[in-house]
Amino acid sequence: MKRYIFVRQLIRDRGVRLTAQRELVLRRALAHLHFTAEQLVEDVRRVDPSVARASVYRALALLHELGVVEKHDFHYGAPNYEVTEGKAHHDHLMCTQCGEIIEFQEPRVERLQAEIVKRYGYQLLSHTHKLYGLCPACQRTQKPHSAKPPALHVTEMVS
Amino acid sequence: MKRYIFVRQLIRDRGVRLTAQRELVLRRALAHLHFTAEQLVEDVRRVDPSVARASVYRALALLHELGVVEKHDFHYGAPNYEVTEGKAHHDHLMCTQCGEIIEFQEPRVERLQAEIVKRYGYQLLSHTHKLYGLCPACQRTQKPHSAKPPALHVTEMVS
DNA sequence: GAACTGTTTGAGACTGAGTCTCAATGTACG
DNA sequence: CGTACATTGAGACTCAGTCTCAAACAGTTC
Repeated sequence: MKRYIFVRQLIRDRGVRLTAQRELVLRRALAHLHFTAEQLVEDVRRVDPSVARASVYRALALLHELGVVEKHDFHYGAPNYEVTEGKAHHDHLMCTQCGEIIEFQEPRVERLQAEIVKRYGYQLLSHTHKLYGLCPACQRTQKPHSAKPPALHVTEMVS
Repeated sequence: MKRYIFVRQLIRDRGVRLTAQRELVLRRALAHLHFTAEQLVEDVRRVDPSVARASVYRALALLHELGVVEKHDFHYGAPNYEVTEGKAHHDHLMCTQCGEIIEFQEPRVERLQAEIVKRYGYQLLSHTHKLYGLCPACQRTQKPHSAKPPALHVTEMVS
């Protein structure tokens, strides 16, 4: 895949070694696109149990620095990592009951962000924008207070 | 203070007991407005060392349920709690270098959020919207890669 | 290909933030 | 007062992530 080759190059350009462990972590991350750090650890170790937890975390941090993955904290269970390299920028809408996540794009919000930041003289580096609510299905089957972390499952961007 | 009396009433209306511990946690939280959970633990225990860590966390969770405090994770150090009861809704702009936080309001973003949510048939419950960047001062004294969590200090909403 | 040098690794101890357990204590109310 | 339930303190525990450090690895120079 193109993306794999591209990221390998990014790693080399970074001036760090492209080791077998880093490659494996990269391959497993790209295979999932959405995962928690511990899921990735498990997945990598399923392929090669000799890879240490710390190495997966280190490689993940590297991918994060390179802008290949982003970290999302939805406040429901462990933070979620997402491979964003090569994807258009998007934000998230999450159902607090069933955990469904919808990725959406909204250029008008981005424009307002630029304006806000300018108002305070800031230079914008990044942002997070998350909407929480009830999906149509959960609105119908609504329980007054379920409150327990739902399993996350992501619906890829529709627009 | 009005706010204190109001929240006490909220707690009672909740059907739970208004114990000395809960009152103390409430008073210390209202005294700070912005704090991490561990700061609050320390502060409460400075007043009364017999209060357990767990009790502070339990009271904080209660205040959160009541909508009195909100939890913010800025990805720089520990999550930050904010007393939002009685305050107009606002979002945050943070300097990733010095940790300054500016609270801003932007009704036009809220309108767009309503629109987005409608598009997917969701019922909006809450949102987080955080902008990260460099404040004017840090743009001038910019280091290529400081990367270490700055101390947080909040500038109250200007608008 | 040996020696040197800096990088990366695995293993596991450690940390920080928060949660859980459970016996003891407190409190509302019949 | 007595019962029943809510709340608490103390500390063990969990979970996600970080740190340490000796060993292994990879370039580079000879």
